[in-house]
Amino acid sequence: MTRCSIPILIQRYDMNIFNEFREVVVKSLEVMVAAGNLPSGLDFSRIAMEPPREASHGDMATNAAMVLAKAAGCKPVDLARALSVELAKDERVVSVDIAGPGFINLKLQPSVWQNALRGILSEGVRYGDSTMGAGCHVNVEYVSANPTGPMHTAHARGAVFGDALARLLQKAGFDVTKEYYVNDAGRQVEILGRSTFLRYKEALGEDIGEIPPGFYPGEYLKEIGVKLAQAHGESLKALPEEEWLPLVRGFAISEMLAEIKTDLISMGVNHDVFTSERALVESGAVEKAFATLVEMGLVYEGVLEPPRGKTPEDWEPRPQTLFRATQFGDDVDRPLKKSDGSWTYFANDIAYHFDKYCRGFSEQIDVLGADHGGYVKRMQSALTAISCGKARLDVKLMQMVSTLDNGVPVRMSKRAGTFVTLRDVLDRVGRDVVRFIMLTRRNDQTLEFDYAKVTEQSRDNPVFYVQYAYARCCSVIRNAAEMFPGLDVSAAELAKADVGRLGSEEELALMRQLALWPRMVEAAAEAHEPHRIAYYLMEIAAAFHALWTKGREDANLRFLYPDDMPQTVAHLALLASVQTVLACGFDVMGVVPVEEMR
RNA sequence: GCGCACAUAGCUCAGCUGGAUAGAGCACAAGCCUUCUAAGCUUGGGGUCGCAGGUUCAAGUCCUGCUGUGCGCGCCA
Repeated sequence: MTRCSIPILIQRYDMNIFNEFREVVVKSLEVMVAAGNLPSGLDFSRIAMEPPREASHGDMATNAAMVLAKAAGCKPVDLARALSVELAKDERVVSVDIAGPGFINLKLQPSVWQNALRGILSEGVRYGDSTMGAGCHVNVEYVSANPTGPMHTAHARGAVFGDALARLLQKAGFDVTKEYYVNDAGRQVEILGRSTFLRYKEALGEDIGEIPPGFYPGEYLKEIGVKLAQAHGESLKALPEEEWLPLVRGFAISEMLAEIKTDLISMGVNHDVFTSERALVESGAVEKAFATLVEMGLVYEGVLEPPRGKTPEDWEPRPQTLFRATQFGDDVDRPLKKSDGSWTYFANDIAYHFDKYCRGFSEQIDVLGADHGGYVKRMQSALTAISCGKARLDVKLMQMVSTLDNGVPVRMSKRAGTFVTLRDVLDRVGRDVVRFIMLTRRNDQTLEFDYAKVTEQSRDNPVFYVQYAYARCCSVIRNAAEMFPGLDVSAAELAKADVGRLGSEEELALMRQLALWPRMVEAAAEAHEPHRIAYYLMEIAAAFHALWTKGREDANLRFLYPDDMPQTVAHLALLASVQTVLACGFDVMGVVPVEEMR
């Protein structure tokens, strides 16, 4: 290893204030152990430091006494008492209370929260960056829409989710690769090829009549047919199918993929890697994965039982090449080969996930449609098997999106096109609205996307509501610069403000919420749940709007003080912190904040 | 029939990997603009967390069994 390959460790101040005080608890416990007041060898991992449910309980609460009591051989309350004596020694702690079954509640100096503002302002958009991921490689595979048609809203949801999850994991310190798996092998792209060939003949003036069943009827293929005709003239018509099909198929795939990429980019989604299923298969990856499983003794020739209760008409028992998925938690063993000897999709997918593992990804995430639910266990089984238990796969299933306009379901009138295309939605409401709204629901809940609601300028519309909070911050800072000509309103300068002036309960409450951001990032990243970011932003926006309105009745809660510049600057520090945290959240969501509402 | 997911206020949904008296918006009721953007805010009523057990100091959260809904169920991807 060369000297320069050793990473330079930059000691960063941990901005997660809750982790910081959790450390105080751990240190205090270690002191107690050293003094012989606690047995050694206790497991501190379950100790949590969290915001209390109610503000009246104080600033922070820990469950340490309850978690350790049993192993320490004493009552939670007794342990809490002893621990609270130690905790009270920290100069930032104002008071320690023991409540309920053994909670320890801390009241902290206001300066803890006030100083947090300085941290926010100096970190800027990097506020909340965590080292939790420790540079661990994670592969997030998402979208992976078949290149057989344009993207629709369900794809868009997966795209936004996957992209936001990737950004979230990056923020949490993981080394993330964003990947798209192109299903360019198999029957569906053959149908695409044949369907495109029809359109090609149509473009050459042939009357193709109704599109027969078994072909894709979508009008989007007409354009590709025309391009094909321009490129090849009549020449393809003379060829036998085995010659024109690979050509037309390849052409159609690359055209469709280009269109999909265009849509993704206009939504701000960009993958690092596109992996072609066909290329993977041709590289021999499937044979390699298969051989590995064979070597492990996990492949056999066998006959599956028919599904109970629902036996297909044409069911007949037949020997197949099966993977022992049941050894890894799946319900039945799964076929790797079709009867004609070619690989099943599952076999290809094992090869693909094995390939990702070989590329260094022991942490893998697949973002799939909910209709793939039955597929999860077998893929997890396969990856566990082939990686000898070293790789983990988390599958995030995306529920449907229903598109509405003022409560009325929107359907494309064009035949067979029952889905609303992503392009339509983007043109109508814009990428930031799409991105935000797609994250306002957990991935496993269905989502209603209502054109009218998502563009409405009201409290009901979370995009508007949060954007408005950001714009309001910008507006006040602009006004401040006008009110005090020459005043430096940069974050760096505001970080020097006399934040000790911000002492009202309302302002402190807002500061506490802002200080939660690093904790939110870690929790959301850990759970692979980017929607939490959206909810957090809505809460920040609500708290900010509330404080703003209070300033109408109470002049001491305003942000601008025409006769008092230091007071103004202090409040601008709070305001700019709100702005910064909102910007951080928008950044994770991939949404561009607006500086002015029109 | 089997598997997976979901079930929280009238409606739409959160609930920070087991914490304290379960939250928010909408709707409903009553209020607030000579204000840095009222495109907003305040207060109030509203709950057997689908049902029944279990695990422990503690369960909306974990386990088991039911009920309902959605998705899937040998050579489609």
